Amino acid sequence: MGRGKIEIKRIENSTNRQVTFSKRRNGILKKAREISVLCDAEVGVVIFSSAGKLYDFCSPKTSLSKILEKYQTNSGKILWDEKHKSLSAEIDRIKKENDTMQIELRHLKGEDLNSLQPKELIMIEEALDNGLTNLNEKLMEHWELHMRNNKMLEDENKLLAFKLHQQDIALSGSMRDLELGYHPDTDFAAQLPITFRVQPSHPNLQENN
Amino acid sequence: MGRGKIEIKRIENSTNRQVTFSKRRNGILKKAREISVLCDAEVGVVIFSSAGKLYDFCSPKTSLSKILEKYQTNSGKILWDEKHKSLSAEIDRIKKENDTMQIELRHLKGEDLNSLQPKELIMIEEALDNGLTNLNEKLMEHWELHMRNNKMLEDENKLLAFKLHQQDIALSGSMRDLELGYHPDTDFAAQLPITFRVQPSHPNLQENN
DNA sequence: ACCTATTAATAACT
DNA sequence: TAGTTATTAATAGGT
Repeated sequence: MGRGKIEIKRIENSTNRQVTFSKRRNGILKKAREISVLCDAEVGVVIFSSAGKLYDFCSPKTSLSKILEKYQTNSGKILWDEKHKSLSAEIDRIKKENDTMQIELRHLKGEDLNSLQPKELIMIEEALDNGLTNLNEKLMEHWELHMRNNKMLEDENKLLAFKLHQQDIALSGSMRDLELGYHPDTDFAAQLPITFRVQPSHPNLQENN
Repeated sequence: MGRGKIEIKRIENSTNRQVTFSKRRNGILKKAREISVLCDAEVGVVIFSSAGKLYDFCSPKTSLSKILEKYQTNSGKILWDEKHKSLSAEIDRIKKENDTMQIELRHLKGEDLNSLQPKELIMIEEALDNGLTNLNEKLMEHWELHMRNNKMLEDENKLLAFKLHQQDIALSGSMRDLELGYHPDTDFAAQLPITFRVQPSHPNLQENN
């Protein structure tokens, strides 16, 4: 059906092949839909283009899953065996990996050491020493950062306290001008609740996130 | 395409429906075969008649099983039965466990510490210290065992040497009695190859197995 | 993507 | 269920 008859064999021209694929794929999916409606049939179609792109159809009111289950019981063929095997194999593989890590972890935590020879024990000790070294380095970084932070806060603190003091003096001066009596021992800061005396300028400053 | 146009809706006449099913089913299977050959596509078709009879097609050089596996990886949809789901779930679970251990191991080895807070770092340090303590204890046990072993060997050594000396003396005495000439500087042990001078009484004694 | 001459599929009938 | 055929549907090759 077309301008000419074609032989049913692989279309060598890649462009033609792709075009034909596209047209015929639509044709099949349409036919599948039609037969499922006209004849009340359950239909499942899966098509992969040579490029690996997926197209599929499944009759309404069911699912590929159900159709395939029915397929298995009906045909006796088992579709999942291979998948089962590969899944099981993967589980085994991962479990083995797991066990190895489990043992290594235990050893690093100083557990289950009885089966080990001194040579192995020493290797673990080296790993632990190495870990401790790295860890302490990191802790030191944190500590230094913390110290720097503290220093900054302290400096700011001093600055604020100083400014406050100056304001206090200025205020006292104004008051002396305005009021009749002058009270040289008035200390504004000393009258504040202690929690208000220092307020960091960056309350959300953190070391790390 | 036929003596008249038909609407795409369920064919009520059962005979007609069955006839149409039969014809169109053949049509689809033929089309499926054709596209798979012409366009190098992987095609899987499963059709159930309303009576429940099964018809299927699968492109050559593959299998429904393979196509469906590919379908799953490609679409992300899961077609499998309960067993598969449970296997997949187990894989996920183990993988997660794996990841957790992986991270813990890295941390104990002093790697990937950047994301950790000082509190966490300190906890790891405690674990490492603890591990080192246990490890050193075990190493100490080995060492002490080794020392005891050594001591035993030395003692046995001395004993053997002593016995040898006595034998030597006795032998010299007998020889003096038996022979005409007496050679006071004859030392039997000194004439033996060095490897024979000391033989541990428990050559297979080991610290541990 | 659209067009259309031509082939292919098939609905109704036998 | 199978064969025939008028008619519609699909599509190959071209634009």
